[in-house]
Amino acid sequence: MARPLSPEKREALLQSATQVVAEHGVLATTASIAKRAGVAEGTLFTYFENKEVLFQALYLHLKQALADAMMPGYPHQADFRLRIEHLFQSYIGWGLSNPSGRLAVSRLAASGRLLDETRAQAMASFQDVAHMMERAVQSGVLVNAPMAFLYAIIERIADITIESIEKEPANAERYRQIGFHAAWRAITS
Amino acid sequence: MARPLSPEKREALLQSATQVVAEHGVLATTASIAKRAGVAEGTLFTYFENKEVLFQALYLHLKQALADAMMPGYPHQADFRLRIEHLFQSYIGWGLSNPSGRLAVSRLAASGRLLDETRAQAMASFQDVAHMMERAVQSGVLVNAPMAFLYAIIERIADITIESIEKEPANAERYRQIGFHAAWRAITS
Amino acid sequence: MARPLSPEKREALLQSATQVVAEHGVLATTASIAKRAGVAEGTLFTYFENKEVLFQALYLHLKQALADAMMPGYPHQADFRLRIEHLFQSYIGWGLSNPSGRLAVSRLAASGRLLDETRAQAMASFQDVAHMMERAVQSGVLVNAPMAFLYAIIERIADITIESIEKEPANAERYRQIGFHAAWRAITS
Amino acid sequence: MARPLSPEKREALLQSATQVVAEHGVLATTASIAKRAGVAEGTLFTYFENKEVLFQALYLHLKQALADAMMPGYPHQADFRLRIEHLFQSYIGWGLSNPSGRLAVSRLAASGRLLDETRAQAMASFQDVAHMMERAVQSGVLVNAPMAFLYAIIERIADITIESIEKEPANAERYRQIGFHAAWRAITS
DNA sequence: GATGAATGAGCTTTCATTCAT
DNA sequence: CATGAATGAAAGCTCATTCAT
Repeated sequence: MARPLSPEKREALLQSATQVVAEHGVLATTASIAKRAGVAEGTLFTYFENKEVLFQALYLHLKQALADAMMPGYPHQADFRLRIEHLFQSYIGWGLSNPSGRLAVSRLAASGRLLDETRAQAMASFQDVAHMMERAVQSGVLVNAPMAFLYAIIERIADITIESIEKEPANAERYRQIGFHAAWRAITS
Repeated sequence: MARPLSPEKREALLQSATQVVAEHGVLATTASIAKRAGVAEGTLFTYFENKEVLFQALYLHLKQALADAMMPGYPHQADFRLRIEHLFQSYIGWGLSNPSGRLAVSRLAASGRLLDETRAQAMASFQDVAHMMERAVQSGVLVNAPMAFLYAIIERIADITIESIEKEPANAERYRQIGFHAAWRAITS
Repeated sequence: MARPLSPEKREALLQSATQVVAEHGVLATTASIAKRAGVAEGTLFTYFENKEVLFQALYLHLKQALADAMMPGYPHQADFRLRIEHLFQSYIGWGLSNPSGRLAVSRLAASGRLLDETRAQAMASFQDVAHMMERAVQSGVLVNAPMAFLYAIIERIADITIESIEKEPANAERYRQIGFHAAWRAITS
Repeated sequence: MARPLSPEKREALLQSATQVVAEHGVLATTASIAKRAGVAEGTLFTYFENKEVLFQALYLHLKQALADAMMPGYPHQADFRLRIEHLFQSYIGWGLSNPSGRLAVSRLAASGRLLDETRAQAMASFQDVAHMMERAVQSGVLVNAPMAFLYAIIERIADITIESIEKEPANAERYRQIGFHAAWRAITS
């Protein structure tokens, strides 16, 4: 093999895409993504067949990174509240330390250019979370509602919390508290 | 921009833009918006200086329509819970009967092409709601948090509720109940 | 109507395309065709949906021009030989006075980018010629072979004749004679 | 260009190019030619300096193959008619058994990318044929016309014959007969 | 004011060619 | 020498905007 596809270059393209999509949404140009990644315009297309494929890959990449960020320190033995709080606070932490990533995800999610299949694939990264919450519902701790519904509530309240903290970093701790409080009460009865 | 002769044409353009933006987001073309409105491509620009201005106007238009939809039947004398439930359920109602409008709003909101000024102007339509909620916070009924935070929670839970109902129309009533239950618990302590 | 599509502009584009395709074949760029026609690059696409459509239109346009060139002076009452000679010599005349047109046609015909449908449409312009030749076959003057076969022979020998004259203009008259002689003998028995 | 190590690879590239050029003309990509030949994209350029050189080489290669196909069984002692018929029928035979080769030649010949020098070189393969025909002209058997003219007529009528047979294989024998009849009469007086 | 042809900057993508491996 | 990733100059085409009619 002449020169193998470089994982670093692929990574650089995804990182660049994260920044540029965070800034310009789906109006981000492939040229600017390539440029920011430090590769030639054509190179982007040896890593991603076309812009659409790049967007799907970017979404999956970011969602996976988010899922990964929620694992360290997960209290497998703790009660449901602590476990869910861990997920909530990790989500906040990831969002705060990856503002572009979070923004890019939300731009893509609302762009109308994400394939349903991509959304479905992204879900897979949160399999374990879903199972835990199912058990929590069965045990009566969480309100009896579809998993997707409960998860969406946590996610959106976490998003609101992140956005609030980004506007008033000084009140980060307080927002994390009322954010989780709101989320927890919303999903319990 | 001269004073537009025809309010009907302006309205037609906004309605058309709603559909097309719901479908294609900010990638909607001015040509397709004009066509669907039944006017010439150039005509769009006598009503909206350029695409950016059109998008801002569309967002304001839709947010205003939403605010208007929340007024009829508003129980000025009822307790905070009933008043907020009225707002919540009206929001759901508007969203269900205006899927394109709701989608267009969310596409625009996450597109990165909405001016901060536009968002601020849109807020103005919800002045009364905000005042009511401020009083509710002062009275201790709502949790002590910034208005924007509380309002965002209601809004997003309402959005989740609408999306759930759109997927399972048969369970509309149940989703409206657990949706409001979640929202109410989230903003109270 | 604002500004009607201009037949002159369409004509200019086809003439320009004739030159550029004669020179570069299907590698002719839309940009160079537009430029030579004196219109903006984008304008080409308001007259021809895309490059493929332009090529089909160009082929039809040139074949029609050729057919038209064969009509003036056609001796309806003369015998078959004179009638066919008129066609042959008119073909030669058109080819000599439109070298680019003839070249463009041959480039397109051999390019692999002409649709069968386009070829079929072009045939229609030669309907009358075909009928006359059919009668000539029935009358026993021409050799009993398919029309397409006989017509192709005339055409190709005419092409060879034109090419020979283009190389040696001084011997034009002689080539016209031996060219027709060859063609006539080829299709008679 | 260094001396190629592998004649097989060069041959594979030419065969591949024949297929791909037959299909796509000069729009054939070097990548697709290399792929079909089973070699890497870059390898093509160690055998042919660039695309233009490849096309010239391909044309020469195919014309040589055609010339070679006309030699076996050539009746050196027979009269001119039989000798020319042998050439004509061999040409037909080669064309029918090498449809891609014939098509590729015609695509290249009409593409505008063949160098005059290349055409001249290709002629060299038909030196013997040319000499024979010159003698035939001198002897008065063939019409007194330039060699190139006479040869072109034979070639084009043979092409027409091949194309006719490709459309109606059932009438192959008949087309071969009327084809040669036409060609012979065209070049004699 | 309404129309839609005209414009050309800009976009995505292709592809001949180079060159690190 | 073989490989195929890397390159970047085009190419075809789109589309917001202008402006002649």
